[in-house]
Amino acid sequence: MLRSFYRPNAKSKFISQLKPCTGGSTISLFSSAVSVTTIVTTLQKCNSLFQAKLIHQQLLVHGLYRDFSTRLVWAYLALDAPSYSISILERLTPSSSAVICWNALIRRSLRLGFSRDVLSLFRRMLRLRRAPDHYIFPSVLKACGELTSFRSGASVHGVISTIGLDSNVFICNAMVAMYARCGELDDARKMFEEMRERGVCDIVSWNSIVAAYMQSGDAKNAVELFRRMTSDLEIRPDGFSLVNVLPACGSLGASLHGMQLHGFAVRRGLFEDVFVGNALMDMYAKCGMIEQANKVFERMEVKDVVSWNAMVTGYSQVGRFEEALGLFEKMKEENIELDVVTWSSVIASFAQQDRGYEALSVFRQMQVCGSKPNVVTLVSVLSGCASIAALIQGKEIHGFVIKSVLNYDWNDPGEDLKVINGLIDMYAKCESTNVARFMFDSVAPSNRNVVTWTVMIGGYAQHGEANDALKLFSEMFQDGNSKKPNTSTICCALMACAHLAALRFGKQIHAYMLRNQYESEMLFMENCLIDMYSKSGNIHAARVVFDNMQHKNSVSWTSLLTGYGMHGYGDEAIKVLGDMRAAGFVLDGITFLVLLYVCSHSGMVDQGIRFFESMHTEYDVIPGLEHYACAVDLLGRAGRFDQALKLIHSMPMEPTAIVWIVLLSGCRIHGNVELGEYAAAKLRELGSENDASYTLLSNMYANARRWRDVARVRSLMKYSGVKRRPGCSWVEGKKGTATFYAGDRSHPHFEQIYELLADLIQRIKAIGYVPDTNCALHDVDDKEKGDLLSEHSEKLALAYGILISIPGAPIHITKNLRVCSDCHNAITYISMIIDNEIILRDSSRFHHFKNGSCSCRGYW
DNA sequence: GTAGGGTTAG
Repeated sequence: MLRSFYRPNAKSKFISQLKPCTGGSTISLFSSAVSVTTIVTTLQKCNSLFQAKLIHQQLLVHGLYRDFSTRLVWAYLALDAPSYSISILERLTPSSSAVICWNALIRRSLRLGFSRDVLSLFRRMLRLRRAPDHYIFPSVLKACGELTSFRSGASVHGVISTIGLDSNVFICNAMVAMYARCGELDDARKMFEEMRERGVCDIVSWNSIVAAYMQSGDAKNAVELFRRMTSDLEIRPDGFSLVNVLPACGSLGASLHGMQLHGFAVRRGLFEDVFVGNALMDMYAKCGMIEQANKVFERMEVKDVVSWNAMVTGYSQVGRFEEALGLFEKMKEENIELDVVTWSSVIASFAQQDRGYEALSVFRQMQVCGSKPNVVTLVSVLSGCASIAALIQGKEIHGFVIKSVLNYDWNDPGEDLKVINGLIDMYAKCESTNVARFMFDSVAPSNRNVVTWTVMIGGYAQHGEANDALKLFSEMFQDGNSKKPNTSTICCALMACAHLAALRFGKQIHAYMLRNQYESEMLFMENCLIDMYSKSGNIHAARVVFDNMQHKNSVSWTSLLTGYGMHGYGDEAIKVLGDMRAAGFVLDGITFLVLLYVCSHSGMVDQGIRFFESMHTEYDVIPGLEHYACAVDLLGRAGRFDQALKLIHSMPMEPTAIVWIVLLSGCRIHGNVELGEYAAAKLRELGSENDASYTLLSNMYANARRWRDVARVRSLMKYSGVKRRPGCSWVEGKKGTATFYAGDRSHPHFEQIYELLADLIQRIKAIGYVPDTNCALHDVDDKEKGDLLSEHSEKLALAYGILISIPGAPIHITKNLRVCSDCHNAITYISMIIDNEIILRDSSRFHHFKNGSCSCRGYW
């Protein structure tokens, strides 16, 4: 180390050091005679730039500059004044000692991370025709690797060949590493194989090529090469080799091989190496053998902060968050110096559990401790904010990002893109899709990566802006963008399709998936497909996807169950439940929630209540608030209000708004005004009135023709500023979906639509349809009510659906709220006079209309 | 002057 070698003595006084000297080789300085040794020590000990310059000057004055110039270069370097060193070096005639100085300068820049300076110094050397020696190339190549500049690397390679140093093993090893860092794995491999042929291949070469494969994510080849290495008798794998190959075992889940390596490490005495211990822990953790990881951790005599971090993340990765956080606390107790990885891991761990506030609090602790957040920290804390939709805190982090960490360049975001993606995700998840979109648009298309697209599409999909999600998804494939969606992008797009019941679009995505080989991550996507098909009205396709799955998890089963429930196929669902249990899946809280939902939508009230009762007694699953709400819903829909009330009163927890809303909803269906008013009063007490509860109440009054109460609720709504969500229905056309509101005349073909609708109404009236004027929630005369009814959005959507439909093909209509009973009735009649099956999805379930009957059998 | 390869976080 230069610094320690030339450590300046702070107290030394320059003048007093220059003692006159007699005898030996003497020179005259400051009118005194001093020895060469004295000048050298003085230069070595000088501790300020001022002193160095003073000596510099004196040497010039006394004509001694030439003899001491390289000494001066070192002195300036030691004083951290490389520019002085360079200016001396540039004027110096080439010599071996001058080359050593250039090398020292270059190494200094590399050590400080100034890779560009390394290259410019090297080029300067070449320009000045100073021949570099073999010592310097590894440093220069390393700089090229750090800059991932393949071009510079290749040109340095050229220089090496010209000088004839391409058989130097150090240099060749550095070249392998450089090519690997630049992502040129083939070149690295070629280099390595050439070295083997020439027999200049040592353990470092092997380690480098294994590391190269690991860095490019090719664990299989890394392990394969390691095997070849061990079969070479002249090569003895060392600690580095293990540290290179262990992560490969981890990512391949090759625990057996990992355990063999553990044995190897112990036998060769490599276990003492803290790096090896850490890599072993990581391997075990990645293979899901967390207890083994812990054993290694406890047996390690020397632990560093990485060991602790690896254990914290190990626990976090297997979902044992409390243990992870416990270790974090222990680290603090034992005064272990926490690094940015520790903080980031803990923040990420909280974010994963949707514990955003705790993530934020750790982030603040981190700042108090003076640790500087990096990209990963920021991404983690932003995902914490996103997980709890904490917009204000998310904005704070945004402010922090702008203020103190990154000064991102929208035209060349580089690493910062991850933070920008995190910000887009946070804003989108906090329901600020406009801000998110603004940021998304600010990143030039060529600079966006697949995550940028995914978070934006996912943001739209999550907040019901499904049309925008699909529009953006389509844009991904347009010229100039052409980014290949990943698994999550596809899942987000499928979610949007499910929301819109956009069956055709969903099928296209399904076809795309099959064409583009996503085999490795099929499970998630297939689960999304089940959901998409069943929510788009094609439960049979959902079943086909399910039956063809190679691996299923509990989500697959519950998705299918939910699908059957939505379509009112209770019997099918019960069969599936039997298969699920036969396949060895244990019924948990979520399964029971789905079962209650299924029963409620299939009119299987007694069966549902039996499930509810048995979940605690037979399956040891304690019913939570949601289970109670579902059970109340089940009883309410069936009009069994006494039982519903009894259940509410028996709840071990305070009933929340959702319980009263489902009760109110049941009351609306069955016209139980008295109990409905009671539920509404409870909602008022909780301060949880919203558009849904007001609408239910006013509809209930309207059904009972209590117009004064309807007016009262409406004015109350107006007074409290709650806006009624307008009902709308949509049909998937060739280009996106066509959406209709009640009385909507905005569609370009509205005249045709109204004409067809009028004709349909007339024809069904002739076969017995009578408008149910109770459904017109306005106090007007019956004629007018009939007109209002005929303009309901679902009727308009149906008329349009008939206009664009292929004869015989099912017509899919979706409504954002519940379908009204008059529309239900009218559509039943219409299904008698057209050939197409009509599949209507409302906010509650599916209705399949065919030949004058509906699948829901009145349970809706 | 004495070079080259390594572990943890999203």
